[in-house]
Amino acid sequence: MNLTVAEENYIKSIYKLQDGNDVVSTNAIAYELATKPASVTDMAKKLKEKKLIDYEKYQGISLTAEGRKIALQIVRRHRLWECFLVDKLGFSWDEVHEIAEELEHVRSEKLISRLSAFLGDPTSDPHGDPIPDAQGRISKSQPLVSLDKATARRLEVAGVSDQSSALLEFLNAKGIHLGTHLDIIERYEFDNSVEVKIRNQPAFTLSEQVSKNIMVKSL
Amino acid sequence: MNLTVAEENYIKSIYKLQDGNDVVSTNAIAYELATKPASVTDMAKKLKEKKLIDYEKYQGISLTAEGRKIALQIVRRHRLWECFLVDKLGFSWDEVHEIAEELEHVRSEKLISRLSAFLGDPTSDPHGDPIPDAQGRISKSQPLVSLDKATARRLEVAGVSDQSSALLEFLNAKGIHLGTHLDIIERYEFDNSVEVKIRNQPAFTLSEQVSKNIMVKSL
DNA sequence: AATATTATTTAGACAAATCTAAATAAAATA
DNA sequence: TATTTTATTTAGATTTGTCTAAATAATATT
Ligand SMILES: [Mn+2]
Ligand SMILES: [Mn+2]
Ligand SMILES: [Mn+2]
Ligand SMILES: [Mn+2]
Repeated sequence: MNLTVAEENYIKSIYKLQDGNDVVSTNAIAYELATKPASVTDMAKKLKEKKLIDYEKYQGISLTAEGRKIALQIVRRHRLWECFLVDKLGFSWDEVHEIAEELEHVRSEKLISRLSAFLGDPTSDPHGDPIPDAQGRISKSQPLVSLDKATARRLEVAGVSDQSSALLEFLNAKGIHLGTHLDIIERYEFDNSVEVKIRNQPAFTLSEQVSKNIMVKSL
Repeated sequence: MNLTVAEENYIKSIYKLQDGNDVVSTNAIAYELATKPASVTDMAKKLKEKKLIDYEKYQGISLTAEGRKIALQIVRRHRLWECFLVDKLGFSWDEVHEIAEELEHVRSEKLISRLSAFLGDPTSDPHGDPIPDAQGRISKSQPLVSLDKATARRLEVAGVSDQSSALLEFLNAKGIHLGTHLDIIERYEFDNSVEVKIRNQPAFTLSEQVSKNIMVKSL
């Protein structure tokens, strides 16, 4: 199966958007890829031809088993490169997405298996997202909750659900990284903000906007 | 200057073929890129439009100063990735060219400067070719001679002029790498073959074909 | 110099990926 | 249910990179 960069980007987007959902809409894909719905329809016909998606007009799009397999390979490559950029080249987590967006399209089994080994076969990327193994298996970690819904008092930051530079830079400024331990001081019902504290530092408040996008696990 | 992958590949080929020569022919570029002369003519018009090459029909092609600057950046990226693949991921020198051929097109100043630093700012790649610095400067090393023309007895392998997997695998099999010390035992005028010896190993003979492509410096 | 050969360019076509504008289908609302 | 709104598809173009076949220019050979 020899895919173009454009086809790989579509497959990855469909995988991302499908998640729990049954099918993905033309519009959703167009928005995700910053392109036009008409272009998505064009590509849908090609990917259907290649048996990577199920698609009937007006009925939405979903990956076939083969399509999903390929999506997992692309996601694996993307996340491994993100690890490389952060762990080996010293990039911060808000800088790596765009670069990995290009590196992910270099297809070489050997390159990726060696890169993975070089990095110590990591199972999650700098944003806390799991890295599929060479067979496309994702290690089941305990399901994460967003900070605004967490019930426990003592929490550990385990991921972010929005990976925009804006959010990541904000978290950098507040000293919040993967693995940071947070204590919930107070929740304010009025605006759903939450006051938190990092060990040895003064407490501060996070808006609902922010706390929705911080994924945590209880300690 | 925002170039496509195809444009970058053309620029790099022209740079490689121009070397000492004044201009490069349409046919030479077509052969180098495994494409057709008609395609080269098409691309020549585009690159001339972008002021990256000088081109008048039937008069051959040469890089402008701007084109050369870009070529050196691409070469830098290519060779740094080759170093990464060999030094960090344990690839052998005959496996890295194709992969670097793709990695070289990921354009990020920061990525390349950090990669270079991570590798210890190397000045030559796994094939003995010099790596331009961020400003496109190539460190002047002593000019190398091919093994078939060397006059000294005691030599050190410093490069290969043909980078086909076939040659590199052959050299691997004979135990010849960058930095290998060779003693010339005998030259046979009949077929221009040369008998050489690596320290502590039995002597063996190399054909003219091979010795032409091994670049050496005297010790 | 005339002819043959080789190199290069042009003309015209095609596939991939995209777009805009218009048409049509599906869903929401009155 | 009829109408309006939204989502999706189609029709027709455009750009990029490529190709084949034919035309032309440059070079080499008799
Ligand atoms: Mn991508
Ligand atoms: Mn990530
Ligand atoms: Mn390349
Ligand atoms: Mn090289």
